[in-house]
Amino acid sequence: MRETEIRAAWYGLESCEKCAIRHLVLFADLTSKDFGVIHLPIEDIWLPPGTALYQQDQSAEALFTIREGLVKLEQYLADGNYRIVSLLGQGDVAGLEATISPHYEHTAVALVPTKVCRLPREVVARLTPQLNRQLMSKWHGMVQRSQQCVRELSTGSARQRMARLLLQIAPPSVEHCRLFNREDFGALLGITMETACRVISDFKKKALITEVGKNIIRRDLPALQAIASGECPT
Amino acid sequence: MRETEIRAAWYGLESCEKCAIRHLVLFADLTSKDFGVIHLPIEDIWLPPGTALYQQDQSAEALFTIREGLVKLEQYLADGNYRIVSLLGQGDVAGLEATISPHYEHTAVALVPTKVCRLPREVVARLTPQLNRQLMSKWHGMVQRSQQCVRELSTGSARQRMARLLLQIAPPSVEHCRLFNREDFGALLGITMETACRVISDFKKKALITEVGKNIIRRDLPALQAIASGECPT
DNA sequence: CGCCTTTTTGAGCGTATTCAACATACGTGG
DNA sequence: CCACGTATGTTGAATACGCTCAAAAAGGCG
Repeated sequence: MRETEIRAAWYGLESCEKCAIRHLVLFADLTSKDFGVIHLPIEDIWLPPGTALYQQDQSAEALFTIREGLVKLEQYLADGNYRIVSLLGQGDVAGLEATISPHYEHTAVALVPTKVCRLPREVVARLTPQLNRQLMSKWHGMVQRSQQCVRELSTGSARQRMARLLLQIAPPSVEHCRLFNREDFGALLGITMETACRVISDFKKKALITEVGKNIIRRDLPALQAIASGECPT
Repeated sequence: MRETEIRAAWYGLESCEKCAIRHLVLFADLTSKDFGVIHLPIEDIWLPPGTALYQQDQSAEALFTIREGLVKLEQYLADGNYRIVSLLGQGDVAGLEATISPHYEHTAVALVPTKVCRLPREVVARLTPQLNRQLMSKWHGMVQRSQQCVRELSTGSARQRMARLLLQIAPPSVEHCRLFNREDFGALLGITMETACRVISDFKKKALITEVGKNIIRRDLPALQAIASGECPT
């Protein structure tokens, strides 16, 4: 449905050794001689918003390290609705279940322009157990992320949840950040699209966020934090 | 605050080899000669409801395999409130972060009478990497559990959430199951204690659950499923 | 028995939902 | 390039739902 084709930039055998976010990614612990063992290509891909990395229940052939951008993990509910159960960013790994399970457990979709690094499961298998510690800590990060979803994005009023989300979509140092579509905001916060919309437009009115371009905003971080923590009148 | 003392039954060196839920626990993959390597005692403990297994931020010295019962993982929010971010049951491992992180990331508390198996982190370290695969899949289970919290317990109306929770607290085969206190119901579902209370009492009135003892109920599974999935008038 | 905690119920209010209408953006073909 | 159609975003009004605050009822426990 939201299937934009992948306009992939293909760098072929990527040199992970000089990756800018090397300390964050799966290979952080590997020495350069370990890289000799990798014979399979690791693709480096740019994804426009809305592109699916993989679909739920599909055969899990690879992991994806997120080098830049934001990826949502969605799961379908019994009633046909869906819910975003996790939000992944730089350094996170999407499709980690590939190391354990034959099928993907979510549909992973880019929310903003996103750069990922595709890692065939065989590469991981070949590097185990050197990779084990790092892999373990990625699992750990995954758990923390989804618990953060519960704690921050599914707790409190719609305004509070939205404020927390806006603080999460980019690190504080990032001036301008990109919003994604209203439906995704709703699914992420457990509220309706309309409510998400109202809250965003209210935030704009109160100058908690300022639109500096098409779906690009600047955030008033202290003010958002005040709302997030509930120390605010309305 | 909710600090009941641990009335622990101490079995000393527990024979994991003949554990009834052996296939579910961390040692599932180990051969019997591996057990010779375990020199540290593994305690087998019964916990009354309300007992804390460990506290958030405390130094993480052990993992706990849950042999029976239910354990909540709670995290404190900025405003002093707290939220239950995961619900663990038979075969799950509480305090998995001990393998990665120096401190516990939640407070783990038994919701019902619970039997756990305490595993000092050194035991795990000594058995790595044989234990690695199993450990990995426990992480995997942990992720699934907290995503289930988002998907099922933080989505939909209070009635739907409660119905889903009641279906989760024990497998369908279990006739009688124990309720925990109303505050916990609230924190788990992201609703207030009062709402939790009203919903439960409404479920009783409509005979979706029947009280067969002090906080012990029998469930009408098909009816609860109907509510859980939203195919219900009121 | 009386005190304390937990649970239950009530009434009024505020927030989020629903359903609908309308606006805007986007892509396609005329 | 504009006109049209569809998808997405925005706003409104009425309603339903869950929250707050308060008070009463029902267990524990000394």
